[in-house]
Amino acid sequence: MSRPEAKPSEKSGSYHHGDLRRALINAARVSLKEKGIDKLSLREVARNTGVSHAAAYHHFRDKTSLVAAVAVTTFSELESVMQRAFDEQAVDAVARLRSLAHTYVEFALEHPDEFRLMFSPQLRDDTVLTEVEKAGRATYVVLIAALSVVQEEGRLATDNLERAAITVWAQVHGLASLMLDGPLYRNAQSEAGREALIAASVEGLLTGVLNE
Amino acid sequence: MSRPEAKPSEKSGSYHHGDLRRALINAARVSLKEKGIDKLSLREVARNTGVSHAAAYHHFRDKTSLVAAVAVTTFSELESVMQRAFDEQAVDAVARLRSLAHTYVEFALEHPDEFRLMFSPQLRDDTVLTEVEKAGRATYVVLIAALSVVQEEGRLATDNLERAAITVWAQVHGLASLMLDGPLYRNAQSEAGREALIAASVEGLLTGVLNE
DNA sequence: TTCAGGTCTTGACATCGGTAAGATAATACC
DNA sequence: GGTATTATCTTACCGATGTCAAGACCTGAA
Repeated sequence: MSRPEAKPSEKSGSYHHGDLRRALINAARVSLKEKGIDKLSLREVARNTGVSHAAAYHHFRDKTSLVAAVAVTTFSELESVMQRAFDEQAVDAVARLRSLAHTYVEFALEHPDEFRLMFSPQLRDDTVLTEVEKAGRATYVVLIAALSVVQEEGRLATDNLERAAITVWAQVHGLASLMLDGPLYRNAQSEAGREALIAASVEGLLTGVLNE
Repeated sequence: MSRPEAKPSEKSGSYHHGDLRRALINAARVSLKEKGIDKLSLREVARNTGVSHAAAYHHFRDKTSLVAAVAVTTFSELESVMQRAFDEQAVDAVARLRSLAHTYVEFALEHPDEFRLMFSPQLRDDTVLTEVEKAGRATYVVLIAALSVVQEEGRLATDNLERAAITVWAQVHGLASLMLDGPLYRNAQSEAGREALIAASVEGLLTGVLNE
């Protein structure tokens, strides 16, 4: 529309930044990796972007809004990583599902603070809920797609696709959370420990807890 | 030893509080319920306890240490709630397990911010990790006990008890997280929605995702 | 060329976590 | 019983944060 979209990002010398919004989001992600979510500060993000702290408020209503923007971009990254895992693993539907589960947990372990941020309670705020939900739903779609292929091959234990999806998501999300911030923390410090936990969790998920 | 254990709590008039440590923990839990974890402030907790903010530092190294103390008491509460669920439900081992799973998720939904606090990343700090881990392990023990009864009845799908425990915990924890702070948030706003989600998740967990 | 808009800055405010120095009360010791 | 030691609590600070208000600056449209 009326937005000329500005030269992307590299306009740092001038008064007007060019694409400050995107620059702030990127700086926030860097800061997130370096300092963790607890110490993520709007002011520092602005400083690292070479801009005054108040400048950010022309692009984001408040800190939560910046956090939400970061969450949205990270969700879409997770989505594409999962989509790729789905596409690459073509042995059979179950192998694909397994690969998806591994990918989700590994993404969380590789980007712990971004993962925490995506599920930060502050994002349940009305002003940002909608956009974050939309981003989350896109990720969900990949999972549903994978499961429906499993279903087509007649390997799903239930005809309730949604039930299966909830079970899978809860499993991988729970495992990631427990490994990052819960009682599985210590076990997840070694590569071997991580792999063992993921394998156990995923096999248990696919097989179920009870026999018959 | 030399500690006469002070008259419990109701000594608010005097200069020395009596049992300020416990009082601060309780005030923190109240504040948690009212304002949420994001706005939990050591200073406000101290104010609500009728004491200066610096007084807290004679009982807790820092805010993280207070948070850890709250986490420990909440873990032990969760443990006793689960133990009770295990004891009360005596139909059979599977019913007990089911009841335990429901109890965990319901506890999280009833005490959202305490639940979040129990799994707050700041508790992975070296100075408090050990005590929090110990509290978490006690909860784990209840789960293991329930599962080993299931195993004795020959109904466990695997002979790997720990694998089953990880699967169960990841499932209930993941579901709770997704309902509180994730894409299942909206679905969890109604009582009917909550029950449907829990039922789906638990049944999926017990049955498994794949057939055969 | 002017001016209206968005963009950025400086400066202020309340609040936070944390520390230091000192006042006060409770206990241990003689 | 009286004194000294120790634990507890207070007041006063520090640097940092999120947010807002006022104004300076730049850019594009009239």
